Amino acid sequence: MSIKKALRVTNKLIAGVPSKDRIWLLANCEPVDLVFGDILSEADRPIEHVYFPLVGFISLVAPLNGHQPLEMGLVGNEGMVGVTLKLGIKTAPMRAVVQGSGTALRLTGSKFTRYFGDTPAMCRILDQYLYVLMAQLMQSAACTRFHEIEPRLARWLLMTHDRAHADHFHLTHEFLADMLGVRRSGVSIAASALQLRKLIGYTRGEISILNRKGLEEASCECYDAMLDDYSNVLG
Amino acid sequence: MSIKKALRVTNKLIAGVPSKDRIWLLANCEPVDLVFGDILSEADRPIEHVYFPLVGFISLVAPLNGHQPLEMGLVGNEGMVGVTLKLGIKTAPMRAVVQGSGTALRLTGSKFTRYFGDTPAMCRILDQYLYVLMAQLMQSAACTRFHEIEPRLARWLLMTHDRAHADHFHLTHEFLADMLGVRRSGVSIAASALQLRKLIGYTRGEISILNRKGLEEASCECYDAMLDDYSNVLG
DNA sequence: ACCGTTCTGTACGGTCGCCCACATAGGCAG
DNA sequence: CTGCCTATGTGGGCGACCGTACAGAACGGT
Repeated sequence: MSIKKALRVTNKLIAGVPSKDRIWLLANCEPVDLVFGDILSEADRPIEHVYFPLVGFISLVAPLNGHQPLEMGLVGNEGMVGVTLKLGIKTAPMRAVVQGSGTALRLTGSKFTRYFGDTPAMCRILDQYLYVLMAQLMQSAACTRFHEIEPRLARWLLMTHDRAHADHFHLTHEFLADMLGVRRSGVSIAASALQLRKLIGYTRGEISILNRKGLEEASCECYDAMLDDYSNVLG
Repeated sequence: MSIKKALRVTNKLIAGVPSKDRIWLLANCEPVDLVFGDILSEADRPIEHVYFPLVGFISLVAPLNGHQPLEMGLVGNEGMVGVTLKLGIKTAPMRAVVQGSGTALRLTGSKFTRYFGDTPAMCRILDQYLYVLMAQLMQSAACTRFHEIEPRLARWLLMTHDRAHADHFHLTHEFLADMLGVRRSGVSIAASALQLRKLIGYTRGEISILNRKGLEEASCECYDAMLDDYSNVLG
């Protein structure tokens, strides 16, 4: 990817950084494909690269002995994978796994670490994003504990919709069940209900968003809460 | 409290900071009582003070519309309340409420914010603690979702034991139920089971730790995981 | 000694997770 | 067309936990 083309990239963190930093980032990042299932960083393992997604999305999951990993956060072009490097700890607190294929700009962890010490403006944005991420973790945790499957499914579809930049994506019930930490047939029932109300359509893993407004109403308040957290801090 | 006395305080973050910073902190902090039920900071409200507990402990809870607030973290003399100020955001991401009475050193948020910009060593420790806190949030979230009441209760008692510096404290089943996000009678059953095994004893809200080793075995792996996270990063 | 409050034990019906099995249905390859 | 594979709908049996309710037990004040 030429720098010229990269300058038009849509990662919001990169876009929000002062132009000096943006130029440095674009010169030092390399474009990579994000392929469904790729693990960008593993819990308790060193962070090799940080990633700024352009298209596609990554989910942050906490693996727990003997259980399906539980999703705690979703990263698209509004964020990045690996911010925690900014805290001076080399290992990742959780697994980052690609859920929607696409492309990202990536940077080696060591370059990233060395650079931001000299750039207060970028530091500030990274700090803000860290805060948003923490808020997202907490909201997810409470939501997982208290809310029912259907609103949570609606929320997940909305968040994915925002990050996929498309009305249509590939997701099986099985997969959604893992993300939400529920059983597959629970997703089948919730998805049927949403389809019955013509909010979504799906066949064999192909899901379409038919009525976004309706989905927002069907979703729990956590969706709005997370949007607000992001826009209050980084908006 | 005289500075001389304060120098002997047992807050581990303060103890870990370079002596120049420690002296500044002790000169600028004021001692306050932590009284059970006090709210030190409220979700989405400005952080007035940061607190370094000396004795007693504070729990970090996420309130969700129409539900009991869910506990996501516990802070004792190994940590502090209000670290997120370091990220440059004035508002707290969650509620901090005193669960074990005691004392703390507190500092106004604005002094805290103004000071640490000039002290890289202290910054580093704050960053590390932020990382530990994030790890704790995630572990809590996954634990809440997947683990059963009895091991979770054991874990909570252990964490409290560590922070209370006493084998005995006041806690009703009702209160524990709120902390764990379960119903009261669920706690009664789990607590009976632990008492039957002579790991704990309790009568009318007075709980004693009788067999710590046994409790550690009864607890889920999350207890060890959180200890490891702390000692790997700040140990 | 008495009563009210607080704390704890226990029970019931319902929800929803688990694992499992099986039927249907669409897509794909031979 | 036929058979295979994957995705989905459905149901059963089991257990954990929910909301709720009620009863006994311990304590505190009068």
